[in-house]
Amino acid sequence: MAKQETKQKILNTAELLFAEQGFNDTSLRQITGAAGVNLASVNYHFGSKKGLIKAVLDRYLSLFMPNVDAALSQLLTQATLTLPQVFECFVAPLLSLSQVRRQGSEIFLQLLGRGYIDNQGFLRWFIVNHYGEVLARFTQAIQKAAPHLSQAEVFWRLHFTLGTVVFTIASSEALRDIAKNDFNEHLDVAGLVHKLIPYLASGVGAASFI
Amino acid sequence: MAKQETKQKILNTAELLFAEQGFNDTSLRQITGAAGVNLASVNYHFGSKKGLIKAVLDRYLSLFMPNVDAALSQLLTQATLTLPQVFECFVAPLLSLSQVRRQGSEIFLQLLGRGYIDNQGFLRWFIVNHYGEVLARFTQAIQKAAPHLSQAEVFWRLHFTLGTVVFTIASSEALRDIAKNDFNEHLDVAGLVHKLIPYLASGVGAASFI
DNA sequence: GTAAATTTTAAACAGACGTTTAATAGCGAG
DNA sequence: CTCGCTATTAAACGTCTGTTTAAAATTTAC
Repeated sequence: MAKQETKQKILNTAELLFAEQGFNDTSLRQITGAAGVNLASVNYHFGSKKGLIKAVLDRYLSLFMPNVDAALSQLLTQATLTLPQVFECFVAPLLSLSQVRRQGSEIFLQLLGRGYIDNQGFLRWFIVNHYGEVLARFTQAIQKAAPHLSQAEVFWRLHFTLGTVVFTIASSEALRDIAKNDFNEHLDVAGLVHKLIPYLASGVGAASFI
Repeated sequence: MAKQETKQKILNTAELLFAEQGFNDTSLRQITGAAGVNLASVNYHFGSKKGLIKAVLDRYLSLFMPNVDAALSQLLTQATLTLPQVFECFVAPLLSLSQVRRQGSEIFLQLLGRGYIDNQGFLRWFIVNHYGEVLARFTQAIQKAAPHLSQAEVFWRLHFTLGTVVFTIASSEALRDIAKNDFNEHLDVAGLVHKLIPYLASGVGAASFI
């Protein structure tokens, strides 16, 4: 068998450029040029640009989702649980992506944001179809932690939450720069995520009426 | 002077396509074709594609921002105010955009989302430089409504909030479809915005520590 | 009514894009 | 060593992009 070295070089370079510039604004020539491989090797290994995008996303999702699922499952065995506890289930799996690669957490969340907005909901379809049971467990945990919310209310607020997280991290570089200049506050992704949690938990758990 | 009819046709068509597909994925040929004008007229009237994008955004911002500013200024004359009241300052100016054009509110928010993510923070720069005093008044109102928050905390939560709103509306069509199918819940933009407010207000006003 | 300024037009420009082709190179198995 | 499979390569494909040009049409001003 071959070493698949070229394939890995493409994936490693592509995920960086995709996260920075978006899928549509990153050309195959840019990727292969930076990776030092031939242009045609992308189509050879991944079939098409869309296939490459799918492969880049799935490499992270297949690491991230099982860990989240395990954390949620364990939490659900408890008699009582709180919303911050539910959100914390995502933190360790997210931060562990940094061990796979430098800045892995940022890259993954930026890719999520790009995919969520760019390709006419292709990413949402992909996640729902491949990791639907994780989403279901998440909803289950939320309803157990905040039983006063209707099913529809939970749905809306989860998508509000997803939007907040994705959007924040997607533009986190600029935000963290401003914070450093204006407030002399040095924040890494872990710090940012933990700033998010009280905000998200409070929003999700809010009373329904003003 | 000329009637500038072509210029308006371009703007009206471009804003629809930009909102639907993003700035980079909408070509000038697509715009001019749908508008029934000549391709070169875009460069004649707006100088470049970037000039057109700026003009499309500014047409909405110049309507929206002064109304928000007036509402915030009036609210600030009150002795005490609440966070939901602060957020409500954005609702009427937003919904009034529907009177300018059908679905004006949706279009505007989708354009905001596109501009926020697409062009390397160009939109953020544009807003800060042209409507900085409105942002300042917004921050002022938040701090008056929630004095327990530090300046840095307010900064972060405002950007969380912006992310939530922009992201939600940018994908609101898909979300509203799901809600209609799964919960038989028919929601327009006004309904969606009012679903957002308790979430946002609770998030922004949350205690800082878990 | 004529001259000048403004607007619209068709055509072409150079460059970038994803993909395909066909030839070459590298390699493990028999 | 040699066959056969896998991987890599250079080159070209057709298509689309934003922009520019220069001529024609239109409107405005005197």
